[in-house]
Amino acid sequence: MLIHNADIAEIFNEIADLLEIQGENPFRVRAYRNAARSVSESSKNVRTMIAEGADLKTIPAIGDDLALKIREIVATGSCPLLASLRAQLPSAVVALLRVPGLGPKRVRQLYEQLHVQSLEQLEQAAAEGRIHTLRGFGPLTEAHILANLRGRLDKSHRYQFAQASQRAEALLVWLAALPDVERVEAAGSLRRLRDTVGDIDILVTSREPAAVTQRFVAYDDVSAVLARGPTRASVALRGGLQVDLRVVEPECYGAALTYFTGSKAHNVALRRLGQELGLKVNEYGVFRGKTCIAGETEESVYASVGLPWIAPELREDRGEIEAARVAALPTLVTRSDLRGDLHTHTLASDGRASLCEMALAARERGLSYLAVTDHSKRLAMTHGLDATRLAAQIGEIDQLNAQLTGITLLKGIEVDILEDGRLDLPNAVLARLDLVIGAIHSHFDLPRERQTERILRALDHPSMTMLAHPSGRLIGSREPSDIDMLRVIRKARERGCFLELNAQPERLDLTDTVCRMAKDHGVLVSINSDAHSVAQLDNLRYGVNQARRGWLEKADVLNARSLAQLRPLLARTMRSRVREASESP
DNA sequence: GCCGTTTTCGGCCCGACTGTTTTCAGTCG
Repeated sequence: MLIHNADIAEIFNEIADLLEIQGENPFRVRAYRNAARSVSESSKNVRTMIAEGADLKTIPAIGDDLALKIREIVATGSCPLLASLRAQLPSAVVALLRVPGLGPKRVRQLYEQLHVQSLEQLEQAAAEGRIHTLRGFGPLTEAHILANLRGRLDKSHRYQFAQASQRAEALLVWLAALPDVERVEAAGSLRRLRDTVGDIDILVTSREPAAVTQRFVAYDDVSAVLARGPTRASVALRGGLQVDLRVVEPECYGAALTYFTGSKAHNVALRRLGQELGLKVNEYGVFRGKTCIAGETEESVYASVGLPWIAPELREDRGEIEAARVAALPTLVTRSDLRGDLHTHTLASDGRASLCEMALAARERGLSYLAVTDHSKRLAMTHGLDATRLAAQIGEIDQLNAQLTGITLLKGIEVDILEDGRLDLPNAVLARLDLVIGAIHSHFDLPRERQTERILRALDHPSMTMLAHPSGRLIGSREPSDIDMLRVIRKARERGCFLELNAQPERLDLTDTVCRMAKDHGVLVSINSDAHSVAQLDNLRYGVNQARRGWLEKADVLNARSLAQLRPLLARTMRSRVREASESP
C-alpha cells in the first residue's frame, strides 16, 4: 500500500483521539494533532522525501519520534502504536467524539461503564435511560445526547461558504437593527473566507450585552438555544447550522475580533508570541500585568507583538506569522485585479445564455475578455459540441467579436479527458482555438496512480492549455478524486500549462493549499467562474476568496493579465504545440 | 511529543458556559 500524507494525518489523528480518551498527557495528544495538521498541509510528500533522503524533521511539529513513526508507516503500512491503542480500545469509539457535548472524558466513561462503543449503542443507552445514572451525567445531558443523535447533529459537519454566508448576512441585519448594537461583524472561518464553514461566529460590540443576546435568541430562524450567558450565546438555526454570538465592550473590539476570527492555531501562535514578550493576549486585549496595552483595533493587537496586521484569509498558522515578522506577507489578489474569465458556457451546451448575452454581462462586470468553453461531445447530457458544431461556434465568435466593443470573446472548449487520458475531440479542431481546458467528468474514483497518469497524459496533449477543477470534488456531495497534485503541478510547469481555480461555490477546486503549491512551483492559476448563466459570472468572488487563502497575488493569477499580456502566454503554448504536432503527426 | 535570541528540561493559550455539583470538571471555541 502506498502511503500518502493524508494517510499519515489520519493515523496521527486517530492516535490523538484514542490517547485523549485514555486520559493521556494533553500535550502529547496535541503533539499528534499538530503533526497531523502539519503533514496534511505540507506541500512535500513524505514518501518522496524519504525516497530522496530528505529530513522529515524539516516539517513543522515533526521531531525525532514522529519522524521515526512516519518512516515506519511508509515502510510497513502500519503503526505499532496505533495497533496497540486499538487493542486497548475499539477504534469505533472515536466516532462518539463527534456527538456535540461528548468529549474524551465522557466517551471513556460511556465505554468503560456502559460498554458503549458505537453511535447505535449510544442511542440505545440514552433511550433506555442508562446514561444519566453515570457520575457527572444527568437527565439533561442524556436528553441532549439523544436529541443530537436523532437530529443527526455532528460536530464535524461543514457547510458551503456561500450558503453560510447568506444566512449570516440576514442575521447580521437583524442584529444591527438593535439600537444598542454598535458594530456587528461575522468572524470565524466565514471571515477567513474558508471554502467550508462549520458554524457562524458573530461579534458584536455593545454597552448592553443582555439586550443583544436577547434579540439574538429571538431571531426567527433559530430552532434551538444551545447556550446563553451574559456575553455569549449559541443557537442552532433551522437545518442545524450553529451560530455563536459574542458581545464585548467597544474598547475590546480589535482583541475580540482577532480572537473570534481565529484560526485556533493562529491564535495559539499569537498568544505564544505575546507570552515570549511577557504579554497576555486574550479576547479583551493585550495585557502587561494588569495593564491593557492594546485591543481596540486588530492593528494594535498585532503591533503589540511586533507584527503588521495580517489578513484574515492567511490566519491559519501556515507561515503567515513568520512572513509578517520579516515583512514578507503577500499582497493578495482582489476581484478588481481580474481582467477576464476563462471558463464559461452558453446555450450551445448546458449554459442558459447566448454568446452575446454572456459577453455583455461580462463587460458590465468590468471584464475585458471572456473565454467561451462549452462542453465537448462526450458529455451528451449537456449537448456537448462535436468538431462540426465547435467549428461553427468559432465562426460565430469571430462575427460577434467584429461587432462588440469593450469585450473580446476567446474561443475555447471544456474538453472531456477520457478514462485513458486522451481528449474527446481531434487535435485538428482543438488547435484552432485560443485555449483548451481539459476536464474530468467521469471515472472519478480511479486509483491514485491511474488517475494521476490520466491527467499527466492529458497535460501532454499538444493542444492542452489548462486543467479544470482538478479534484472533481463537490462540497458536501462528492469526495475529491485521489490525485498526486505535486506531479500534476510539475507537469503543468514543464508543459507551460495553467491550473484552474474553479469558482463555483460547491467546487472551489483548487483548494487553498494546492493554490499555494502551484504558486511555489511557478504555475499560474486561472480563477474561472465556470458560469452557466449570466448571474454565475459573480461566482468569481468566491474564487478570489479561495485564491487569497492560497496566498495568491496578482502576478500569480493568469486572468489578472490584460488581454495583451494574456495572448502571448497562450500563444507560447501554441508554438510548442505546433512544433510538436509537426514532429509527431 | 515538540521545542529553544533566557532554556536540551520544563514549559506547552485562554476564557465562557453548562450541568452537575456543593466547588468544579467537562466541553467548546
